Amino acid sequence: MNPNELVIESVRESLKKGLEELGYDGALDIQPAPEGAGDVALPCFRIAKTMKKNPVEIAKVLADGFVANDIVESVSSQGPYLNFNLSRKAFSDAVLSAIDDASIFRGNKRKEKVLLEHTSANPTGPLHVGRARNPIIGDTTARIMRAAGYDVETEYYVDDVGKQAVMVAWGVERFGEAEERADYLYVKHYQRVNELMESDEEAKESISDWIRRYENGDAEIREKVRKTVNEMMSGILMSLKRLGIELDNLAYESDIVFSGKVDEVIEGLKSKGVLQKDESGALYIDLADYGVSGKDTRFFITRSDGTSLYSTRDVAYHIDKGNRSDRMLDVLGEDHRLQSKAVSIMLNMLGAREPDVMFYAFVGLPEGRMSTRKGRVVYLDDLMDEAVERALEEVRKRRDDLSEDEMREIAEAVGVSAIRYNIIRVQPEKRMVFKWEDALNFEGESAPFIQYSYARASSIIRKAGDFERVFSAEEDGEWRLLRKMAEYPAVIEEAAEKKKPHILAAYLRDLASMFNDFYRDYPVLSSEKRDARLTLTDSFRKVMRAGMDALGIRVLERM
RNA sequence: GGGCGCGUGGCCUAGCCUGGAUAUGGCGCCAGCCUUCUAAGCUGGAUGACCGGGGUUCGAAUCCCCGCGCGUCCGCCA
Repeated sequence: MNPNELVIESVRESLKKGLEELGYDGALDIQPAPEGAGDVALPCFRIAKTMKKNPVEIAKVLADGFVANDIVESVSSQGPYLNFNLSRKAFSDAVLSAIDDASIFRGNKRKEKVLLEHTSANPTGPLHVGRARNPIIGDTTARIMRAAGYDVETEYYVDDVGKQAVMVAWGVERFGEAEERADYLYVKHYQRVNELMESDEEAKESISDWIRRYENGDAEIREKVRKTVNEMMSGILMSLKRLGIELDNLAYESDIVFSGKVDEVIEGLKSKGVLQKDESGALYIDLADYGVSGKDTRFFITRSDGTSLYSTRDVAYHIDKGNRSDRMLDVLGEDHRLQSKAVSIMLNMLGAREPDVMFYAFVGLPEGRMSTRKGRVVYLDDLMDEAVERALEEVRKRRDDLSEDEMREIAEAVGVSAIRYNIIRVQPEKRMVFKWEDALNFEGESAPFIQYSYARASSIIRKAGDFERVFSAEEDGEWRLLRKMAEYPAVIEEAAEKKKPHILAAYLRDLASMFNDFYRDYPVLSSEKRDARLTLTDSFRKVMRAGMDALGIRVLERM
């Protein structure tokens, strides 16, 4: 039993008499009590509502029947609230043993396999900051769900079908191959090819020919496109790796198309009798029948020549993903909301499972939305370089005792983590405006703030040598820190269930802050309670490390 | 025109699902704290916010309705 469950059960136990008297056996929403009012609180509004009684009276009845136990020492009713004091000794023991045997970190064992798709940016150029939210949200969510006990597999859906990919491949043939980081060279090819399409009839004809051949399954063209796409992908994956993000699978859209699965989807939809045909023979469904409205609610699933469209292929892809997992989770930009809805409608028609979707708003620049075409863009690699360089300056200022290599390593970890934290701390639906000074801020609510508290704790432990593991959180500051640590499993659980990674970001910030207070108020090494405080400090490190891993923030022993 | 998302101090942000104890945290500003474990930290101060209007309720940032603003989508592109 994790510490939170222990508290809830102990409170329930202590109120047994009153609860029986009221005839209530529903959930008890225990929450932290406000400063000075006790340790945990039970607001009685919910019980009052179900029991149709006055919450103040409920609190009174429950308080009257209170019986203390190992964990819960005393209660006081304040109007509609019950405030409990916990036994610091007993609760400390419970928390520390849960940390020592790692049960606090295990999460609930789940059987479900989750297939989480994220990033899936078109391989036409390097990742830019406008898209960076996707991999960071996706990877962090995957980490959190794993920490909560899910079996998670991550996947990048590579859009290698259609004009764009062929245009890049054509550009490579015409303008040359890349030695390394193909994404940076080929994005220029892509831009040049776009221009040629406007100005050069011959080029346009040649490209159209490639596209036709590609769609007809011409082996030579397909191979060229696949090779180009893979070179682009290796650049993109390199950027992601630097952020600490590695995908388990790449799924190619072309594989779905050429496997015939898309045709099955089209046939399936036809047989449901939901498709309509426009003047030229293209098939569509009318989303108006499914509660969608707009200028034009026709949603096309094939062209007039019978070939498939992106969303149709996405349906086939989701059916495939559904066969490989128990749950699907997609991370998509808010521009995909309607698309995604249409895909779900179609999956539903075909009797297939629908994905859960996390949508995020774009990261824009003060002057507007990022656009590769307009050259209004900040590349993720440039942001990482800048962040790491800034971090290096900061390390140099503070540490003259470290080697150049050590300083660079710290700077890398700080810079990259700062970017992740800066993005993940905000709710995904909220629009973000990219500002260098915010993205590179290493103070206050930031990754270095969290990393720093951990490094301070590590520094103490390093100096301590051996110590005996004994503990009881007697002082207020020790107790506050311990109770914050005890919240860890509940935070992971909530962040995973609600798919809200920013909950964990806020928690780690609070936990770090709590440790900073402890660090200020309670000397560890020189204390007569040295062993007890070392035990607390080391336990904090364990919780922090687990949390940082789950958030994708690099752990530093010194900085 | 319609759908969807968002709107909280000068700026950023939590809380909204599940209504309830003085609305979270940060940035910025001012004044302090390194002869004790790392000052990327900490303390104090000033300013001062739930987009507007109705409604439901004993009670609304939270639920409902009507507006307003911003974003996004409504392609036989991906």
